[in-house]
Amino acid sequence: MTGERRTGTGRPTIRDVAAVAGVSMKTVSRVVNGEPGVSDQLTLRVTAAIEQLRYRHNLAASTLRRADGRTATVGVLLIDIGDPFFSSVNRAIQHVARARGVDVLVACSDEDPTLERMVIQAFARRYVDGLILAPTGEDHSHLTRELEAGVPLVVFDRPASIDTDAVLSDNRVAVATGVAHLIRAGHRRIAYIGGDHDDVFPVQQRLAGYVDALTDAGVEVDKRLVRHCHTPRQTQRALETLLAQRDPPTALFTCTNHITLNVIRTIKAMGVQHSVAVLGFDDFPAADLMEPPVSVIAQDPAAIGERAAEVLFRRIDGDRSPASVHVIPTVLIPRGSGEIPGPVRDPSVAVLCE
Amino acid sequence: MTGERRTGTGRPTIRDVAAVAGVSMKTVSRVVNGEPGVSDQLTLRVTAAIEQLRYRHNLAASTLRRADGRTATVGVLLIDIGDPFFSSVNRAIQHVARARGVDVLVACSDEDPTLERMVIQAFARRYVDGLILAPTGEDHSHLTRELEAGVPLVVFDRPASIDTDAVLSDNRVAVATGVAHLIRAGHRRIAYIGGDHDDVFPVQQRLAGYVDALTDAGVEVDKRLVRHCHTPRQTQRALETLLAQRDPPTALFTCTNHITLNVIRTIKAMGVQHSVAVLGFDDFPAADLMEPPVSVIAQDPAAIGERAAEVLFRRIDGDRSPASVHVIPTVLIPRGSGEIPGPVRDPSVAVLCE
DNA sequence: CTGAAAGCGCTTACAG
DNA sequence: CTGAAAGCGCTTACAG
Repeated sequence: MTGERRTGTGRPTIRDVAAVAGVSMKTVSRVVNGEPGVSDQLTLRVTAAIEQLRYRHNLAASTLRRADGRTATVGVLLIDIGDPFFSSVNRAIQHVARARGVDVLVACSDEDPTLERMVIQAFARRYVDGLILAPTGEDHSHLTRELEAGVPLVVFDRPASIDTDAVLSDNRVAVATGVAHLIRAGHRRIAYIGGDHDDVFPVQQRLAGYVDALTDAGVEVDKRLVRHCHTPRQTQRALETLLAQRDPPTALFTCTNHITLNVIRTIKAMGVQHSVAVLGFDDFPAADLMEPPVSVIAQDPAAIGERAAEVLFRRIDGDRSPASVHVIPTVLIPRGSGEIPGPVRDPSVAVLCE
Repeated sequence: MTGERRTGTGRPTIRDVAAVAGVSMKTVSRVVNGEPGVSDQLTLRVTAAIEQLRYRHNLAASTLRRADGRTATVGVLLIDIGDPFFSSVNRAIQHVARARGVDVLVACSDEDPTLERMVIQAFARRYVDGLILAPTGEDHSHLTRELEAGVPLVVFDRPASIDTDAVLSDNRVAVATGVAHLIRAGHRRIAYIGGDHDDVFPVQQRLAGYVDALTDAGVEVDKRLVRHCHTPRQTQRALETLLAQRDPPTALFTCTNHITLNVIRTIKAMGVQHSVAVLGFDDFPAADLMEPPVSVIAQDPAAIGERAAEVLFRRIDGDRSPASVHVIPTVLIPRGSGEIPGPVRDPSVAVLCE
């Protein structure tokens, strides 16, 4: 029964605090925002009133009136928040944002361009200070609107069809290096096992890197060795067909985390896990515990997320330099499965491949 | 050069749109909010002006003035966004929220109560419509303020020390069931391998479940078999000590995902992976690909996230029923490592254990 | 050091 | 079907 006035939603406002403390709204505002130049006495009275009323500063109202209009919010749009790659990127972004006192809106597009557009619009209505996203689909022109509206935008995992900052792994070179590693181990018949979304840029690049490595080594690209499997059963049938043919692959490059597991599951069931080499794209927690341990090409999602956030905040802080592409290094981790030797023992190839 | 007025941040407002369309602000508001009762002619003019000016509706300003004060935002606070358990929970929440057109602020506390408090305050300043969090620490009284302010709150993974909705797994029963499974397989010397944060509620419950199962079966609890290992090296030393002692454990219960992997790594290095039984808490993607495949007690993070979101939105929609605890079932997945037989072949125990 | 008035972009409550 | 005025909770720009 302190007699304070409660407006709108019933929550106490600066006006209520001012009334209880017996000061002006401006003074309360000064205290709340930590502005200097309020006497200790008034500060105490205001603080007490805030505590008494359980006053909560309304950031939205503050932002609305402020000159800079900053919301201290950024939007992050991932493809799939449950995927270890994206959740690691997300974690890194979170840490950079938290250190700046910026809150993060997170959403996933599930590889759906329509959903992406809806989320971007939702973020735009919230006037986020910036956006980090893994773009989906071909046409990203709707993102131009954000840029024109002055909202900094950083894409990762995939480049966008617009002129903006990008943080990427060089999938093509990474895979070419990996496949060259298999060739050096004596393999010539190397299968490429892809899966869903083989039309997205990074995955296309992986196929290109596979072709690059074979071409560089003078190995013919056999299209029958390039397969796309969308289910465990398809993977099983594909591998059974491949390994039963008269000139079977002796090594398998698996295009994603998910496919790597499916392939290993299948070749274990077939009992050939120690005779067929496997090199997977993207690392996973238990890769070293497989039999044999799984060699992979690993991206660095923590570095990708950190860089993306750094670039974004630099833009938010006023950086107006031209958009740039940041390539985050990948690393080939030899653990055993990728070092199973192939049939060829030709030192000249070793020279060809470096 | 359409002569529109640009206020504040330089972005077009409803006033600008109204001026260009030659209507009142209220009419623009009606069109933007899809309210009925605007003639087709005016709707067209307004739509054209919106398009021309690239007008973007300001949700914060709208919320500020609206009677209900809803922000269409919820806050989600996880322990670690990179952990597969939490990222699966998060994904499920995201999907439920997206279907309602609600945006999600995500943050992680990293098991730090101070950080938790900071994040909750940040969310509160944004006037989120509700909160879902995995609480950290002992004292959650600061959350009472949110409840008193009318902000619905759902905790998961761990109960909170306040009266609010909770979505939990029954860790104690789950582990007791799992350890009973080991006992039934003939084990009596069963080690409990814990790790970091063994003081948090769900982990304490796992130890309690372990003790329950042994006690129920009339097996003495040997404290030397209960170990906490914080690093791979500690895990290695602990297991070497345990397995070298005169009455070594024949089965290992591993308390978390992370520890399961460390333990498997160690026993593989020791070459005893086929003679020592292992049962892990929480499933992981490649568990079936280990040698032997790893038996686990699996939580259902998707169901946990979905339920938490459903409960939250029910509260947001006005549900005022007493707070309730939702227990999401766990499942024991026997894959091999947990079915390695122990030395005892006493059918009476099978009776004792069910 | 302190405060009264105006206004951020929007919706309410009302009148026509 | 349409609009003019007031006000959501806050900060700005100014005056004292």
